[in-house]
Amino acid sequence: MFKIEDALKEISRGTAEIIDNERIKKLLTAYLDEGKNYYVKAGFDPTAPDLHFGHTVLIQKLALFQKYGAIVQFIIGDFTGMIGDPSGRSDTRKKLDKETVAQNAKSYKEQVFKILDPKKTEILFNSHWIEKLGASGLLELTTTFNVARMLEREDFDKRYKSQAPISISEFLYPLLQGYDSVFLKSDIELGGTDQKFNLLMGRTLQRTYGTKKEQAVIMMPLLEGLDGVNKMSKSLNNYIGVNENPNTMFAKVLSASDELMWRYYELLSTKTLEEIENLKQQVIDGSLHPKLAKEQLAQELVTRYHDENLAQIAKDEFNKIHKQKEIPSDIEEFQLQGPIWIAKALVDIKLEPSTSGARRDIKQGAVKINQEKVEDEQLQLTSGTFILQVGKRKFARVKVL
RNA sequence: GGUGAGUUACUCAAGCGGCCAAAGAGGGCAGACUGUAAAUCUGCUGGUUUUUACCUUCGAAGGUUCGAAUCCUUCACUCACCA
Repeated sequence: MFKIEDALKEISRGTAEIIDNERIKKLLTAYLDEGKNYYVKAGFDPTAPDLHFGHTVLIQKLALFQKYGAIVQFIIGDFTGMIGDPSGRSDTRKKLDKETVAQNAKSYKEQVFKILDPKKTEILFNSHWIEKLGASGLLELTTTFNVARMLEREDFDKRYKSQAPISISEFLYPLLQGYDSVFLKSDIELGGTDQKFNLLMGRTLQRTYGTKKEQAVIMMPLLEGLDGVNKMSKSLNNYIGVNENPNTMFAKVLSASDELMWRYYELLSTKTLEEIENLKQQVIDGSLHPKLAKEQLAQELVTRYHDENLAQIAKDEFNKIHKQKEIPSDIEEFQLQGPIWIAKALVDIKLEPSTSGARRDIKQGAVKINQEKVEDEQLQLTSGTFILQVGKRKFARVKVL
């Protein structure tokens, strides 16, 4: 078994804020003493999931709770998704049809069960209970709260003061999310720091509805993306997806700055804080090269989402390309009709967006054929097989006929 | 509905008749240096084998002019103030 103190410490790791630590302690004690399970809830968008490491910070925390007796209530917000979460940007969204939702749910499972234990996870759709509420139920829900308090919320407040529109349906979002907690009798809810208001709403509503529970709330920070500044997101293209192939994943982790590496260690690694501190100390006193520390992390993560073997291969491959400056073993192959101008060929195989761009890169010495820098901008490729390279990362094998 | 301001390249933002493919910053790409990065320095950043040239771009469509991102007209959208 485990010690409550240790469990609490592990739970609090990396969190931005915990509300009602006492409750968590009680739940853990009840599990330890009587084997009693409890419910930990987290909600997700119903749109097509493409999870990245930013999401996994939260999901890993859910997995941790499973280790300590929790049943995870994994909610797909197919109803609330229609409104659009006012946290951050807002645009009223269309309701996704049943088929799409089912498909997305399946995709969620594939990705999420790389971390979560399926036996201790319930996948739930909130339209199931919200649609049953009906008009009167909804009305009742709205009486539990008032506009003034809604407007206390920072983003509403900002928009109200600056006279930006707030749709009434947006007021419903936190209420409905809170109602999820009422219906499911959740004991703990996890979410990002941006979700604070919504998370606390669950607590409030549980009290109002007399569920005899007031969920504890745990907020996880938003993980920084590879640029080290903005939060990780797909649109900023600073993310590492859980579905990325091992080599890409490895390379992306390694491309994080040294500073960022420690943040990733804290939030993504399963190493204990002591172990991490140890590594850090070794890097500081010079006994461990920072690159090796980063490699360890990259290997751990690739192993988690693929396997150990592939992680080793990814590592070897990476070092092959970067350290020994060799050509990656698995590169795309193209066939072209020769003779062909080098710039044209680069465009044809999509290594360059335009011949102008290709010319520029050739002039700058960024283009190599069979590891040899191309000096002549007018170079024609005649028959044969060549390895073309632009910069450090882009490769292609070309067969000219 | 009225009045005023605006709409420029990936983003922000100068330009306000010719020297404008359009300043500057950010981002991106590349080179050097490294540990793969970060930091730093440098170059590039609409297209085209006529590359000190040509073609297309400054919200859209017309117009004035030898010449328009720049002036005029209409339209669309955004913002501010007033109703």
